[in-house]
Amino acid sequence: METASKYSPQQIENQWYDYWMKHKFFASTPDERTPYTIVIPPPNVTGVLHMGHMLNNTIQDVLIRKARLQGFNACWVPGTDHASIATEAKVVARLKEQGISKSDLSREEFLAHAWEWKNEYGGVILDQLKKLGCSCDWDRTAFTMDPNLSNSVIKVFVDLFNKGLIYRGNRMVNWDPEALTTLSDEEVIYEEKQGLLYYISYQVAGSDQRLTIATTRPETIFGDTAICVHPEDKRFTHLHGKKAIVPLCGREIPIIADAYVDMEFGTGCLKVTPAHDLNDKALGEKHNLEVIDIFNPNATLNSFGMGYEGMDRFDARKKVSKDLEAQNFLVKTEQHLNKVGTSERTKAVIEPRLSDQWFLKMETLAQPALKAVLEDEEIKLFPKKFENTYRHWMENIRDWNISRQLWWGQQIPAYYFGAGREDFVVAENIETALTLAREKSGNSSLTSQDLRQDEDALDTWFSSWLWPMSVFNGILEPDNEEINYYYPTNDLVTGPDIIFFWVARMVVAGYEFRGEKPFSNVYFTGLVRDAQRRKMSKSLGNSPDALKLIEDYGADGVRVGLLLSSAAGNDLMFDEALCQQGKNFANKIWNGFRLIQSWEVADIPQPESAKTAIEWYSALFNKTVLELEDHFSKYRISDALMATYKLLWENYSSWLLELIKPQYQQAVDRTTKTQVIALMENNLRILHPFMPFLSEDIWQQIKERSPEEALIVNHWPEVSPVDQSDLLAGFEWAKQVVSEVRTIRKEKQIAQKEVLDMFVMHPSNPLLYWTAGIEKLANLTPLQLTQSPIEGALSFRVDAYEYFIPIAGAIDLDAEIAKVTEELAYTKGFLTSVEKKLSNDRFVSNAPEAVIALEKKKQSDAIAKIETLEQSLVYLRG
RNA sequence: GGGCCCUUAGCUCAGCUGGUUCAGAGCACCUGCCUUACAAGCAGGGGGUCACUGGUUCGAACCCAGUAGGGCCCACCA
Repeated sequence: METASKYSPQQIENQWYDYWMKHKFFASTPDERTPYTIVIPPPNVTGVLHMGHMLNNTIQDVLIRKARLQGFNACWVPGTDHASIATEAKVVARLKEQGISKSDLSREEFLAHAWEWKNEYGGVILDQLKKLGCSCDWDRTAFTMDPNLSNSVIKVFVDLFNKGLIYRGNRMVNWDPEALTTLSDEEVIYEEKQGLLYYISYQVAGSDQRLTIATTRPETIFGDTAICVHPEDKRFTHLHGKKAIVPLCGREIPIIADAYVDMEFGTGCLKVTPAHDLNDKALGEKHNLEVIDIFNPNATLNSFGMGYEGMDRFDARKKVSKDLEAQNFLVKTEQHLNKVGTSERTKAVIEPRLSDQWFLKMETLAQPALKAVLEDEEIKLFPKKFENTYRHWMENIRDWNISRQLWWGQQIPAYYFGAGREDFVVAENIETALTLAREKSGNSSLTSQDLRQDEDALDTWFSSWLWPMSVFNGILEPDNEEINYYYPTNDLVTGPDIIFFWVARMVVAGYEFRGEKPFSNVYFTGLVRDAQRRKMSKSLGNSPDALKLIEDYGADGVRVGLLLSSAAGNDLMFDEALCQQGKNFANKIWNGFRLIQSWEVADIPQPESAKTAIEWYSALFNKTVLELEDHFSKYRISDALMATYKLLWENYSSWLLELIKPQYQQAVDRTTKTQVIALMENNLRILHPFMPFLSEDIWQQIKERSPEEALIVNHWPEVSPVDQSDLLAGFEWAKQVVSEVRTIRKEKQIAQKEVLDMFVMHPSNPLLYWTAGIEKLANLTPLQLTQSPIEGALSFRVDAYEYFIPIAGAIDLDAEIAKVTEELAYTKGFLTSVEKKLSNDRFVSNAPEAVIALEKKKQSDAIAKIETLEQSLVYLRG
């Protein structure tokens, strides 16, 4: 059957993915083998595949496929994350399109819409991962709001509450006025923004005196409840204990003194707005100030904003500033650069807001997690530099705000039974809650109707921090077979941007709920950027369509393209040209197979050149597999791929196949064909993690295979422990000889098909290696020995060997002399430097023996070469 | 403001404990080839003051100090 000369991935990829699925090769169940487990970083259920996912999941698939070949029970658990803020925002937007407002719906109605949305659109991303070739155990696909996973979250909440680690507090939180929810500190991004610093004059009550404060937020004057000065600031001593009148609203507020104020900044007078600034809140508590919250949840002014009620905070700022100016309260404005917190999800400017929230105490929980990474090396981070980041966060950890003012997520299992601040209980279900509430209130006539569950949902990360356990139901049934078998997982592959959100918290949860790490290694990928180093983003439109890329270059091509330049932790400059390189590589392998497949076999003896070539390649393959192991053990996936790439392209295709190729239209001997197919099969084994489709396809074309014999479940090549470095070095030397002949052909414009004679001369020990191969590749008549230089011949040298190719009229004597003279001068200089080193006592006494031996070898080689060159020169000069 | 990291060829990066024969790779580039596996290819070639300045050492891309430039993380200065 004719095989196409171009590899076309499109039809092949779907075919093999279906085949693997049909035979359940991705599925894993506990057995006697050692497990190798990866849990996917669950993408947002609303997500679509982008380049970051492609990179991340390609790496996971490489690891899982390699582990599978190595005989581990490989289990890659896929799934999605309910992503409360992002998903709720999408559902709200969709309802809005339908003319429905969230506020018109009950919680149940809204959740019904959300589930409908999830079932319709959610998980598209998982189907996209299949196109990439990801060999996840799809039967295990989990969702962070699946019943078991949600119940795990509730159980953990109750458990932590009962341990006294969860508390409810009125705290200044990061409020997202767009999403109408709280954000954790980690979800706030500070951006430098050029703004104005407003100088506003306040009248001192009962006098003509005035004082001037500087603020970036004039609209918050309605919430002012004090003016603060530094107690040692001489300029303002006379104001201590007096009152000031807030412009526009005319309220009197105390003037207090506190060392918190920076005398250098602004005017040295600070307006204090306890409801809208974290520091002001602290000041307020210290000085017993009134707290006036002037905003509605959507950051419009409320009734405290008087005439500005209903106005957005930024509009109010302009209006207030204008009005202050009109009434001569505004002294001046100055340009001022300040950092503004914005929401990671909605980009809205965060409003510090006081509210009741649930918090998890982190300090003691963090201790085992810190120790596991930094002291015990139970968990290793790749690259290691992230350990510093991890340590810094863990050592300065703050309590985690785990409540969100959203419906989509696990509802906080706190039940209120009265109006008092402490009138609540926490329980896994309402029945237990009722019992507890009756006890706590002393009122045995309470019914479930009297209980009101907290409206808020838990932070999404409060469910995903359990992911490596909850996907195996290890929280609800801590002793089940699956969790005992698969946990702790092996590798986690994720981005450094979620080291705090997710990685660190999973470690915390692992030790707290299971007394064991969640994974052994964490591999941080870099960010995918475009060729101009810009972050890929939807708004820039510089992110290529992932599925289109797969269509154009094949999944294998894209995988190779992504991996080629992604050293761990380094950002990846994505360039489509890399996918083209991947596609070209696939085609190269394809044609390499096409060649051997086309050979007719005959019962003829194996040529010497083929025999030695196969021995050499086997040795090189062996060595490469060892290198691959080393790269993989350090998570240098890119280097592992490059080693495979060079082995297959440069050595297998360009050297081995050329050496064993039969003459045109002639048959190959049986031994060679059998051996090269075995070598090809080995190639496919190491290629498979990177290019699963192509490798499986060729594997199956080599011969008919039963499903159990599929490449995906075959085995990793075994490595011989025999040292074959002499064999490899010998071949490298032969390659040099061949290259030199090719260079001469090119310089002298001698066609490859023209057969040449060649002589070899060595001053002492003319041993000939690899002659058959050299003769074949350089297209030579049998190599001849000579004791003295050949007249009128072109020459070149490799080590102490000198080669002569007699070509009538081709030689330019002066040029030859110049060439040899130059080579001689260089070699002499080199020898001098080596000898200088060797005659240096301090070098000889300090350097390790191996280094000295090496220098001695350099010395003797150089001496031999100089001898050859000098002899040659004498001859050339006649 | 605090902490961490980086600077090696046109580009993207290796370079491990300081020690091979002018410092490596891939891509790009230049030259010659439509040679019967592959032009998505073959063969050959050019290209680097290892950011800069000093120091330690028999020996420095690598260790130390400083300088310049770039990046990341953390932090409540109105």
